[in-house]
Order: sequence, then C-alpha cells, then structure tokens
Amino acid sequence: MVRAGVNAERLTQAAAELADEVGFDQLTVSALARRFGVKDASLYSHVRNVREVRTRVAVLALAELADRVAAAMAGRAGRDALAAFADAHRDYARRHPGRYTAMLLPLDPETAAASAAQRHSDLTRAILRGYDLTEPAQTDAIRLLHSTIHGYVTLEAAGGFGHTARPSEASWIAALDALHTLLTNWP
Amino acid sequence: MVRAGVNAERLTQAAAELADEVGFDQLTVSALARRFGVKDASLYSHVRNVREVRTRVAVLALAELADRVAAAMAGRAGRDALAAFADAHRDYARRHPGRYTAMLLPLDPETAAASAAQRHSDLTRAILRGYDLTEPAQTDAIRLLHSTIHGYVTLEAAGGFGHTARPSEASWIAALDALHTLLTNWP
DNA sequence: TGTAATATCCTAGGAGTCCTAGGTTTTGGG
DNA sequence: CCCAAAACCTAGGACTCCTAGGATATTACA
Repeated sequence: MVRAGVNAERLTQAAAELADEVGFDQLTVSALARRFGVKDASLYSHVRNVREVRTRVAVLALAELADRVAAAMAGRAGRDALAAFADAHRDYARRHPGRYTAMLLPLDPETAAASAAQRHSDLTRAILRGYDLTEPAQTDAIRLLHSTIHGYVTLEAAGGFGHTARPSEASWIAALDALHTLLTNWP
Repeated sequence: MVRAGVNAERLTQAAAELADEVGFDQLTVSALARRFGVKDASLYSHVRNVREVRTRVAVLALAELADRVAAAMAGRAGRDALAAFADAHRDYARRHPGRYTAMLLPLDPETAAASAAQRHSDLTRAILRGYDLTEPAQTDAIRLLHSTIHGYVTLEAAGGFGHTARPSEASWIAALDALHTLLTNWP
C-alpha cells in the first residue's frame, strides 16, 4: 500500500481548494481525508483539529492576497494604485471565495503576528501616499477603504446586486471613482 | 406531561436568540430542541429542516431591521437620515450578530418577495432624496452605501479594527462624514 | 359529554462529522 | 539488515441532521 504523502503544506493547500469549492464553513476533516484517500483519523497526525485547518487556510489566504496586491500595485500611484488594490481584492474573492471568507477568522495574536497581515496593512497605507492625509484621518480612511471594498465584494458574492438591472461592474467603477474623489477631498 | 408549546413563531424567535448567542452557523436543531425541552425529532413537525430555520431567522431579521431603520429615519433628512440609517444598521448588528449575519443568506425569489427586503430597499432610496442624484448614479450610490456600512460593521465585529489605538467610534463618525460629502458631490 | 381527528411529541435508528486511544505498517538512517 | 519515527489504520464515543412510525395530548364536533 502506497502512502498518500500528507504533510502540512499539501494539507493546507488541499483545504484551501476544498474551501473554495464547498465554502469555508463546509470545510470538513472528513472531506479533506477523502480527498487524500485516507481515513479521518490519519489527518490528526498533521493537524490538531479543524480549527487549525481553518486557521492555516486563513494564513495562506492572507499571504496570497498580500502577494497579489503587491504585484498589482507595483509601480502605480494615486487612483491607479487604489484601483489595483481594490481590483486585486475583488479578483481574489471571486477566484477564491473560500479563502476569502477564511480571512475573516479572528487569529490569536501570535498567529496574526506571524502572518502577512502586517504586510497587507503596509500595502494599504501605501495607497494613501498618493493623497494628502495625516493621522488620524489616515486610519479613518484606511478603515473606510477596507470597509467599502470588503462590503462590496461580500454583498456581490451573496448576490445582493443581482436584483437590479445595473451591471455590478459599472457600480464597481463608480465606487472606485467615488473613493478616489473622497480621498482627494477628505472632509 | 405538559406540552412544550412549540409553534412556528416561538421557534423562529428562539432560533434568532440562539443565533445571537452562539453564532448563526452554530444554529443547530439539537440546541433549539434542548431550549424547548423537547427531542430533536419533534421540531420537524414545525419545520422542514435546518435550512428552513435559518431562512426564517433571515426573514425575521430583515423585518426587524427594516422596522428599526424606519423608526430611526422618521422625520429626518440629509445627513441626519444617512446617519440614522447607518447607525440603525450598526446597532442592530451589535445587538443581534446572529440575526445580522443571517440576512446574508441568499433567499429564493418568492421568499425574498414576501420579505421586508423591498421595504428596506425603499428606505435606502429615501436617503438619496436629500441629495441630487439620478439613475444610474442612484443605484451606484446605494450599492456603495450598503457596501461601506455592511463592510464596516462586519470588519468591526470580526475585530478588524482592534489593532490600532484609534477608537472605532471616531472612525465611524468620519466614515459617515465621508459618505455625506460623497453623496453631496457625487463624481 | 364522548369520541374522532389532528397536532404534538416520542423512540429508534441511519448517516455524517469531530476527535481520541491505541495498534500496525512503512520508511529512512545507522 | 534493523529499528525508531512517521504515517496510517481500526474502533468507538459524542454530537448533529433527519426519517419512519408509534404514542399521547388537545381540539372539534356530534
């Protein structure tokens, strides 16, 4: 009998794919084991419990998103940087819905510190360099930015914008324009 | 042996309370039955399955929120109406986290049509009366509004704003100001 | 008031999930 | 080649969702 060759990395990767397919909260140890052709109990040599699997997916997603955002923003500033940042988020959320919702999982401090959260936060602050904001307006603006992008992406995914004829794409562009003018003329 | 007196209304109410306590996706038939001092199987005379319980909670939440928003907005216009609308949402999400997340549940068309979704939508449009917007900017603005409010509330609940010293309350006020100026000078 | 119909609740049980305990097999280093 | 660690297994307990079919309480109506 040949071994399945499960290890932490492959397990996390498979968990992320599974989450994208069936939804983050349908992410189950049994399904994961099935995917490896292995019994449930076998996975507990590699992972403490389901919670750890979820945490791993969240950390992976955070790192992946930070990478994509960094790549998208490279060499851009002002409105371009803003759009790159926002589009990267929306794109990631669409391609990887399970991973995206995973990122909402609250992480314990040390896990969060070891994650790409800081890197992601730095990237967000980089957007503001193109605008003229000082603290505490910076923090307020970042929170607003995150809220709008996250809210839009979430509601769009939940089908909240499907009732009206107006294409979501158009509203997205408008939202980016709005955010840009907002950051330009912060009250 | 005295009957527990379960019926659709009491069941929905109890489910909503339970969801607020343990989280919407921890809402379970067994826990619900326990709360009524009844066996799991007994609940299936009143409800088809867990999905229906969840749907009921979502519909209830939609109606409750619409009520609160309507009450908060009564007699207000412009920035006041906007703030009332947003605060009502944030307040409801804080008081009833389970119910709030329930509202993200996609409803089938006939359930949605019978729900308070339309009423809620009308209330949202009412905000824009204080500003000078025509279609399709109206739809775009509404989507932005919803996104920002929902995003803020969600991220706040997930503890996303706890890492910085800046009190969330201050950023919330700033966000409302920002939305107001944005609606006033829509690009 | 007595009885029939209905609504409510029950027991029993299958299937799926999470997880533990403890045993067996595979693999790689000495 | 042997043996220790790693990978995997079986067995099983606790919990969940749900179905089938039976018992009991409540209501309706004759």
